[in-house]
Amino acid sequence: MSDNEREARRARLAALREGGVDPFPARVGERSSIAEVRQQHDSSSEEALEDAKPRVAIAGRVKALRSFGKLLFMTLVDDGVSLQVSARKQEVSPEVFAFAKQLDVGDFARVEGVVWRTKKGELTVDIRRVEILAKSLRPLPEKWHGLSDVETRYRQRYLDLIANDEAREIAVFRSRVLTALRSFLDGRGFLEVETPVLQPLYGGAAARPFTTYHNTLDQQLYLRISDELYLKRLVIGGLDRVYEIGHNFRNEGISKKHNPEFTMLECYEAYADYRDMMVLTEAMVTEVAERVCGTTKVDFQGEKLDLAGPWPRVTIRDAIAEGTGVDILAAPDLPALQEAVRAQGLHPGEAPTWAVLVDELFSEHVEPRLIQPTFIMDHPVELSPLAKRSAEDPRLVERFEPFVAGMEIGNAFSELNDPDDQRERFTAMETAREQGDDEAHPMDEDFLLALEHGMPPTGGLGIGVDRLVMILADAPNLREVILFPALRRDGGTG
RNA sequence: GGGCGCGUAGCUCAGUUGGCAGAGCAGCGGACUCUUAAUCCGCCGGUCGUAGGUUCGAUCCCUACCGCGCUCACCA
Repeated sequence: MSDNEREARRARLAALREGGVDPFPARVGERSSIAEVRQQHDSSSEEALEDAKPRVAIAGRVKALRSFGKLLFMTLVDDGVSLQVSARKQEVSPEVFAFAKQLDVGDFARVEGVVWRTKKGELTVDIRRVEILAKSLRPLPEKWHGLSDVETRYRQRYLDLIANDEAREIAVFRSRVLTALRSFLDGRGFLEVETPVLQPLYGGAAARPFTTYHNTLDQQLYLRISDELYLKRLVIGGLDRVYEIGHNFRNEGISKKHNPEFTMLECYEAYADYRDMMVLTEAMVTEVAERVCGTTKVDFQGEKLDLAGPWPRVTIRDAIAEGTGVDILAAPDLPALQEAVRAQGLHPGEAPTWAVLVDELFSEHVEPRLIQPTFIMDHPVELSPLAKRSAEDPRLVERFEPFVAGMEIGNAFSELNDPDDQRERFTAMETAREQGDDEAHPMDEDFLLALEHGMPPTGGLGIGVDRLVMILADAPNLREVILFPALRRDGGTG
């Protein structure tokens, strides 16, 4: 594809080299950040600058160029902060002026000059010396309309970051959320750990894994679908409070709430139970929101949310009863539950088991309504193979999921530490697997071995970090808070 | 995976009831010492997502494919 702009840039690159200028020098001379220069001079008056003629050196990317015959202005951006630069023919040698003039939008340059204010009052550095730091060979997205093609924004996120302030703000915001999460947990004595991404056996969630292969070990490996079983091994080993923030990989569909690799925060606290983890969840979300948003009252896609705890705690039984009129515990097997659903004028669908039907009732009739933060608790044991059985009702487990804005943002339980019960759960999962549930949890003898050595009563919590960021950033889509969201391999021109 | 929609210049978008494809920005040349979407004059720039088909003629109609979006399914 012929592109006369690229040719022009190539020509200027060649001209630089012919003139003995390295267009990609390894080192940058002394400089201040543009933010520093702004901080120092933003409030200086025209007259004060005229008297002091402060000399500064800055470096950045040329974002815009406005050229006149014997005068040119450019906007330089350095770490998201911009500053105008001028070159005036009367102030510099013809060579320096010509050098400034041949810079392209997108180039990186270092400029030494004198700080002044234009007639319009704009803080400006008037060039005395200028050097190129890196040549840009392709045009940047258009300056006024910017870059809006979502596919390009995701595939070439660097262009999005350059062209769209909001993309940059979200990236920074996300980093601040992660910092706040770590700070919260560190402050409570949690130890950040790292566990394997490549696992000989996956587990800790109901999901299909990605499969890979290690040549030297001659062994199939899985990309983890959760950190859970390894973090529990650490608790067994006496690391009483641990957390990990890392990617999980689930071989599933992509949607505005799902990315095949996503960031999960998991934390485990010995001697705690799921109610303690509820308190922890409320405190964590509250503190993070206050730190990154300055408030717990946030707008999310037109909904006003208040993230401050305490959050309502509703059993899944009560939630479904309220949403559908069906009492799941009064209909203890599949036929009874189907009948109860029909009695409410609803379609029971084709759920293969009682527990799956419960899950479907919840997903369809309750979940979308959970806008304000809510804990849904006490799930059926069949849906929760790693959670401790409820003392009051052996059909249920001590588990909760926090919901915000109709989205599940986490999952937590009193961890199952009875190795015999755990073995039975795995066996039940094996049966489900044999009956075609390819997301059922596999038997994990190695984990059982660990459990048999004794695990303290422990509370565990997982938080979907991407979704949390999405809510705090008021982003409409998970892809907006993931810098490089999963996309199909580019088929061509796009 | 199903349904619907989209894909035209580097970017943002028009457009053709089927008849040589347009604008703004960017780029190139020229004018210009206060612009910040600079302005003015001139110019360059396209396999109209890809491959077939229908047709005298396809960017437009048809089919398949590729990619993206929305949505349903799936998905803690």
